[in-house]
Amino acid sequence: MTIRILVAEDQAAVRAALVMILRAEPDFSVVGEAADGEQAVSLALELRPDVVLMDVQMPRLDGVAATRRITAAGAAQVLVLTTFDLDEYVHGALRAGAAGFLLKDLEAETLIEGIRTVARGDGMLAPSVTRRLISTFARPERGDPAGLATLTQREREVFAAIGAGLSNGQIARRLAMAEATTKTHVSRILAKLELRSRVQAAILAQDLGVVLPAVPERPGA
Amino acid sequence: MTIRILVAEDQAAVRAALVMILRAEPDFSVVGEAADGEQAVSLALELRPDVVLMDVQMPRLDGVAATRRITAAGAAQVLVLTTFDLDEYVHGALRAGAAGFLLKDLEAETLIEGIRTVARGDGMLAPSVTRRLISTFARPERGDPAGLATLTQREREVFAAIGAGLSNGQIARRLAMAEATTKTHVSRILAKLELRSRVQAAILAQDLGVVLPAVPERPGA
DNA sequence: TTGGCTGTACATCGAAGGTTGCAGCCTGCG
DNA sequence: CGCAGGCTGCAACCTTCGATGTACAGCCAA
Repeated sequence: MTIRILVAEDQAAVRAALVMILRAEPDFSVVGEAADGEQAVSLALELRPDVVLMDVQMPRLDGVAATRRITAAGAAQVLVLTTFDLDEYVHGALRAGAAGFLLKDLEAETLIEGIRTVARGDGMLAPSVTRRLISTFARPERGDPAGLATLTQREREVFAAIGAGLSNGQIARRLAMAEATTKTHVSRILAKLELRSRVQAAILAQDLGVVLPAVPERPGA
Repeated sequence: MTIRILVAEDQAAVRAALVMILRAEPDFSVVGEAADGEQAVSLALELRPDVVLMDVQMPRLDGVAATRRITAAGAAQVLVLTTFDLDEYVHGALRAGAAGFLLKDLEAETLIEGIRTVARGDGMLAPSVTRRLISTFARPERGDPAGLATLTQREREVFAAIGAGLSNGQIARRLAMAEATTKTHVSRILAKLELRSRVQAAILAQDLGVVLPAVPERPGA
């Protein structure tokens, strides 16, 4: 079961080096080489390789855009390769559907492992990228950013309802209270959290993941 | 420069196997072993190892909670190890501050590489976990969920301002128009996106990542 | 018991938000 | 040209929101 690879890299010397590394593996087959993004896309669609090794910086069409087109077509797994460990590149590439993101300072062994990994359908990231991705992921820590802890249970319920986009009237019906009471709670919530409108409260609730489960109102009730 | 390691794993046989693998590396030093979460935390705080190898399922205090305490104290890098590749474990561990997450079906070599990686301060994830994490990260793809495309340029600006939590008055000043005009735009936006209040618009803008850059108002202007 | 404190509840009123109608302004087209 | 259609702009009017004052029940300590 050989792994068919397309190498997209504009610098001929680097491209040659990559191809050489890959050709050394008996079960790898470099089926094509592209010197720019446009070429990478058309070759990927034509050859349907298992993996596209994609440089970020390339003429005509950059690697991120090329990645987007290739993954949108489901043509191949894309392993992005770059010299610079910039968040912008990483985020762009991953959002574009890349299966992996490696830096060019890697060992040949790591590259080979990466190819195998993405060919399997798994993900492969450079360690430094992994750490930052974890941090990004971990950020939405469901907790009480100082203020939330000061809310009473009832206030928290109202807060969640605001986060769901409900009006005071809807909240009142949902939580079985008068609209006037809802307003009191909203007012207290805004004061405690130092916000100036329910819109800001809703945004905060979104950030915190505090949202009332969507239960459509019963028109008859 | 030896790497000091604490192994936290309740099953004695597994723990012994892990320790054996680690001791085979000349620059690794297993400085302690814990059979439950409580012990892991106290040993980590006492010994200050470079890396804690942490099992998820453990008596008294589970691995995720133990990880949270250890990382909160900044006592060590934690590399979480588990048999089951469950999202719940992964998310929990990463939110708890783990630097890595590996599955027990790994090769000894991978474990060793993982230890070195997290000891450096980088991140290490099992390939299948990496792929899912990338997907999670990529989800907030900036696109136009049907409705956004129907907004005019000006309306999009107002929409972004709503997403930032601004009032009509603030939006009017920021975008240089009369408040009455802002209201018109808001009204059109709500109609086009089939929303019933600016709160819902703000929530949608959050989801879409459409938010006006935060530029505090100039009081003098 | 009395008093203080907190959480919940309601009514009133000024402020902000949202709807509607309309007027310039472009661009494209008969 | 004359006109239609879309974008942007404004004002008048009604609705919803939010601040404020007040009330009352539960709880704990003096």
